[in-house]
Amino acid sequence: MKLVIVESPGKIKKISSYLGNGYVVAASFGHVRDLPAKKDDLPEKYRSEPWANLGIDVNNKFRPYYVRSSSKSAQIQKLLDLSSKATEILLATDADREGEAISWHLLQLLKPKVPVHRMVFFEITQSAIQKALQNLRPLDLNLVGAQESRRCVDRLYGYEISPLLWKMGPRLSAGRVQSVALRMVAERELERIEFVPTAFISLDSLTEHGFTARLTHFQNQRVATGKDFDSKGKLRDGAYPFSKEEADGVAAQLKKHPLTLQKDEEKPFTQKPPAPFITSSMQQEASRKLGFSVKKSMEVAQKLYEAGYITYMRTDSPALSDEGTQGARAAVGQHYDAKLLPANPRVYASKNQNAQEAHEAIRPSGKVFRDLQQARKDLADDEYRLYELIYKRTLASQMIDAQGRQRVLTLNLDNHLFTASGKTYDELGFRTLYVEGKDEQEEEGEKLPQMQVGDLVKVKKTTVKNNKTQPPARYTEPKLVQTLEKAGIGRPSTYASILTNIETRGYIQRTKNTLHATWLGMAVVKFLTEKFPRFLDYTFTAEMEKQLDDIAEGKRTRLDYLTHFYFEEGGLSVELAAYRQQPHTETDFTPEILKEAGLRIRIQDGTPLLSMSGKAVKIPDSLKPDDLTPEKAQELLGSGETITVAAPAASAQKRTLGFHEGKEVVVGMGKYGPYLKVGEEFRKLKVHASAIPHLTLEKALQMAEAASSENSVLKELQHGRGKIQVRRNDRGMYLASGKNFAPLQEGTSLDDLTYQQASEMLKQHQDSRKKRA
DNA sequence: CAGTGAGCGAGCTTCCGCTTGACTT
Repeated sequence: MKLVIVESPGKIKKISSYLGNGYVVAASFGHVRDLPAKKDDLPEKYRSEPWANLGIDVNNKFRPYYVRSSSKSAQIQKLLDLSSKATEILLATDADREGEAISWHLLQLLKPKVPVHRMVFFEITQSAIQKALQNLRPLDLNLVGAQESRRCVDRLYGYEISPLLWKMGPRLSAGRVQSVALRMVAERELERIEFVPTAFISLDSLTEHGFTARLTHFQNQRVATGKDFDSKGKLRDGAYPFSKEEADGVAAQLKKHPLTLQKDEEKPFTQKPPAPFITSSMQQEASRKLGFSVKKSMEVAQKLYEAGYITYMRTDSPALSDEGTQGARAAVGQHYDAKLLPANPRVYASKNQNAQEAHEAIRPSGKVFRDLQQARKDLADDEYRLYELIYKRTLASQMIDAQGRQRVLTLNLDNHLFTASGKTYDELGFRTLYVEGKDEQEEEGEKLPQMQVGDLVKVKKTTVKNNKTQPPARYTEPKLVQTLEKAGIGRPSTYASILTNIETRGYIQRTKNTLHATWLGMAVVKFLTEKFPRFLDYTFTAEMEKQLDDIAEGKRTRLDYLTHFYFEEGGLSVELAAYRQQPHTETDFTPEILKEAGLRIRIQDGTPLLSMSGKAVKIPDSLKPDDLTPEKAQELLGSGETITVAAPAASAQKRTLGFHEGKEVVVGMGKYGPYLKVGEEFRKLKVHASAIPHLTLEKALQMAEAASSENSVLKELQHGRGKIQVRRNDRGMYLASGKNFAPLQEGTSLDDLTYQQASEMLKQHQDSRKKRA
């Protein structure tokens, strides 16, 4: 028996049918081993190692320690049983970096004594599977090395930077993907906060022919529209700030005089159909047309996949297999119109360099697509609607271009120019079936009549409108996914969980489908971009991918790249050390507009507080940062429940004061009193517990310095097993022996002091205390 | 005045990417 291992159990049935007798197909259910999530997941002998928390011994060639994924234990056991009976093992995990790594981990886990080969295919058809069987190869260890590098970068990045955020609030996190995704949302919110809206005027005329013409030039000067103002409300060069008075003047003129048609231009255009769906474009369209969230799209698609209706839904390749192309063309011919098919099939390739393309596009599965009537009968409503979208998109992708003409009319009155534009389709092509981004085929532009240049056009009604420039729109879920995808950040299997993650951490909130950053999210972004700019750069992942490609091609070693990433100049550990050297100042992320009003926002225990001259209130969760104007802030400060700013309420809690000579300085309350911890070293601190919250770094260091001159042992007197110390503290010199103490006159000559004398003094002191008691 | 002094000092949170069910509400 030959054992074939794939990732997804959904593939087992079909592959088995193509392989026939003598083969058993089983699934790994994804990755089977990973770095330990916490040190307790390691075998006991490693738990006290300095690298135990990271799971990577960075000083020993970045050696990773892998543990079995506990949730997969039943499946792993099954694979172990099967592999012990197998005569040969074929590792048929996905044909990408992660798939190669899964195969390698399986090999480490199963330790088979029989021959092992890697088997690769890009579609599940009889011919593709047979071809794969004839082209078996060994594991590509360079590709495995690239994956392991990626894993190490993510672990080191996430586990080294996240703890820095725990001063802001518990359980906060940073990561290569999530922090950049958050940065996008947070920066958009900040743009909106700092946006200065500006008023501008527009003028539209409804003509006797029923089309509307818009004023573009006033006395031959181009009228400013919303696009002519920058985010601060400044007018760009070349645009004319058209006023209400001028608009009313033009409107009055139009009541008396007609417009003259000055130009009638027509340009032909063609439109190509959109490419077949990949994960991100499917999410986008399911959101726009069906109102699905990213999560819901994936859940519904999973059901369609399991029901055998569609190909795999987590893909970054828009390419159709031969089977898919033929299926789409056949369906167009059968259910629509063979005239809509181009002579040659259309071929699609990913525009994204980081795409791994282990799967084909998302399309109806099989050689013969299940038609919509059949689907209607078999599927639940949501599933049908998504299937219909996928079906039409796939068919449209194989249809001919749409063709038409774009017409623009220019009309004139006294050098005031107006334009009206319209589109006419001569060939709808793929648009008969599918139009991207729209529910139905909408009219684009006006219906324009046939006219001659020089014709007069009467205006029936003129509308003067007061407009306001709009701040940049917030991201929607799929828009953020698409932006990430274009930047090569994240993978199809993770898009939905990226959103869930930054939401459950309280970094962003969603209302319907639009996303906005919370104050916590904005604070985290400000901190990270200020302290670790290189790691928050939008191109960081793309750069990493280049290096991973080099590793995969054998041009660079894993060790070389990780050393660069971690140890070399600008590397993570270097930047972390530099951060720890800095005077530990709190990052102020209060937007300028609020700061100018004397307001301050800070995060305390994960909660955003608004403060002004010592008074502070909690900012309600429901208030979007964009909506916190200085006026709203005053209202909150007036009404809200006042709380103490930076109140280290539990005075016994330890607190970082800052950094001294590269060592973290922490003040805390021990069982027997306050202490200062400088690096790993403890120092006694003589303050009342209530004073701890008010300690500054300088003051605490001074006090510790003073305390360290205390209690120095000046002399030790030994006699047999007895020992008496002469010590000094801030009150003076004293003798100490066990729990007995006695003061010593200042200026006593220590050189001459004998054990016997000291012992006598201690005894007398105890006697005199007893008497008094 | 009475009576210090030294000792002690928590451990946790976290990453990305690949797969499905097994859970609860």
